[in-house]
Amino acid sequence: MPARPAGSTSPKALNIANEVRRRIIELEWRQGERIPDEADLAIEFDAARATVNKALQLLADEGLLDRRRRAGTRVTVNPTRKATVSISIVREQVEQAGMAYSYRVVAQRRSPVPADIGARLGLPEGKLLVHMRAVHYGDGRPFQLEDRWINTSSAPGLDGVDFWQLNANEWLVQNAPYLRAELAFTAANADKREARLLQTRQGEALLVMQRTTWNDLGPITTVRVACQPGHLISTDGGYAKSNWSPGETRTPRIS
Amino acid sequence: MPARPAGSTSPKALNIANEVRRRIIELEWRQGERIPDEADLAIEFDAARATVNKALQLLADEGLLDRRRRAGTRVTVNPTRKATVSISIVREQVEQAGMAYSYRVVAQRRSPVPADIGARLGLPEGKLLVHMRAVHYGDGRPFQLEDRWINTSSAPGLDGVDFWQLNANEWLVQNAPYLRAELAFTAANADKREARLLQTRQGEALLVMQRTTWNDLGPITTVRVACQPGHLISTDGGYAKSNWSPGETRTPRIS
DNA sequence: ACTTATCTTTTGTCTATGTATAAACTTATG
DNA sequence: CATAAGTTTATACATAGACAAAAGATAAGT
Repeated sequence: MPARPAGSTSPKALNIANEVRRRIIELEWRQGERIPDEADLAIEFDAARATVNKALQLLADEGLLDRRRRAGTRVTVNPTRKATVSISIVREQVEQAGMAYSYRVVAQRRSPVPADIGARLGLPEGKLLVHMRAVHYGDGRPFQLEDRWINTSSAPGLDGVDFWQLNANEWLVQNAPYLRAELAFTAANADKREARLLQTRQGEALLVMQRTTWNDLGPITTVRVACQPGHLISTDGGYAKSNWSPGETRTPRIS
Repeated sequence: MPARPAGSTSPKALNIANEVRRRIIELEWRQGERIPDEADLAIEFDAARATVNKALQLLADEGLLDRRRRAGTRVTVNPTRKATVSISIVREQVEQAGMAYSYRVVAQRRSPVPADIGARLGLPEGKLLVHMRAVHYGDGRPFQLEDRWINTSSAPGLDGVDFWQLNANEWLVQNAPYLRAELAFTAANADKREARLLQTRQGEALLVMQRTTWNDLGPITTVRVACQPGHLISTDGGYAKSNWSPGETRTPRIS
């Protein structure tokens, strides 16, 4: 690449960030080393300090820089890099893969919450929650299995909703935005019921996603999603704020 | 300083972001609705437009707002929320869980790259790469299994390195920062060898992580990490830029 | 009616500057 | 000598003002 440093168009802060990143990648600035302060960089790049600040913040968010007041900015020693997974509603995932989406509720009833789920939600065991199980299909083939507990007291206006008809996930997304979420991945062997619903063999390894959301009223819902065997969840490429690769709109790949 | 404006001290932009978020959560501003423009909000919150801009950008990054020039800012219809996973080096994970870390290389040799791995790296099949397999232990019990291919042409200074002794992951992290990374999760049944190395039963469901990194010279390494059964990878709580929960330093939980 | 040029609104980005704050450094003091 | 208090300094955060760019709205021309 011929002279990339200064020249090019595109936001100045990003250019600066890219150049600094390059210097780190190419070990011009090594791990733990202190880099010039904002004022100096501002002079070097012929920019305002605020612009340099923005660029460095970006890199700090990426985990590449450590910045502390007075101490200066230094290259992170063991960069704990962050990857982001985009969680969209299932229907979108399926349709993005060019398949026809459908959805079937397997069971739904009010039921006292078991201990483990209660603990996850921070609710006393035995509280009455809505418990439902459903299957999401793509082109008629099972795609995901959903086992969900819903706390009606945190989702006002939910009592009138019939989840036999409506997609719980979508209803919640549209009507009960959350304030905090926890998400965990794990793997589990398909039990007999899961195998049947996913039309696979018992014991097959399934990627499992556990998601719990809260709003200011308390826990809203916790859901355990088991994906069809072989399912892949991939993270968004490169960096958090990608300097836009051309036509690349990223979504979890479905395989 | 006398009266700190409104409720809490702490960065003004964050306060604004929180307030806007609250209004969305409590459905004061509903999905698809257009919210006041930056100038108006600046007046309402008695802040500069740049500050409001920062706050709204934050929420847009969270996926809660859609912003377009001239069209204004509106609440995202089906928020695709982003969760971030922090990828730290294995040793840190193990030690953070209070276990003693150890590491054993099972195999290492130069070997022609098979088709699938080559495709992942964007390299022609048959190119000679370093292939190694290793096990990471916590308190002597197998923790993770690593199957790695390293492209020496993208990691200068690597030829002299002896991975029988050194931890490949750490060497790479410290000496070959990457420019782009891809990460994917999936689940797989333990095969015979994996079961033996992880001291578990064949067929057990394992959480598998595939990671590939590039720098400006090309692909650096691709690695397939199989976690011990039951392993949980959890995302960082709440929002990307957390408005500092008190004493909560988050790290992937190990179970 | 349809296309095209122009206006206008709203966000994106940058500059220049100032205040606030945390941490490292210095110095005074018990 | 350790510790408490003050000083310095680099970053964090905020502000006001400016211009650019995108895109909706509108007017004009064919």
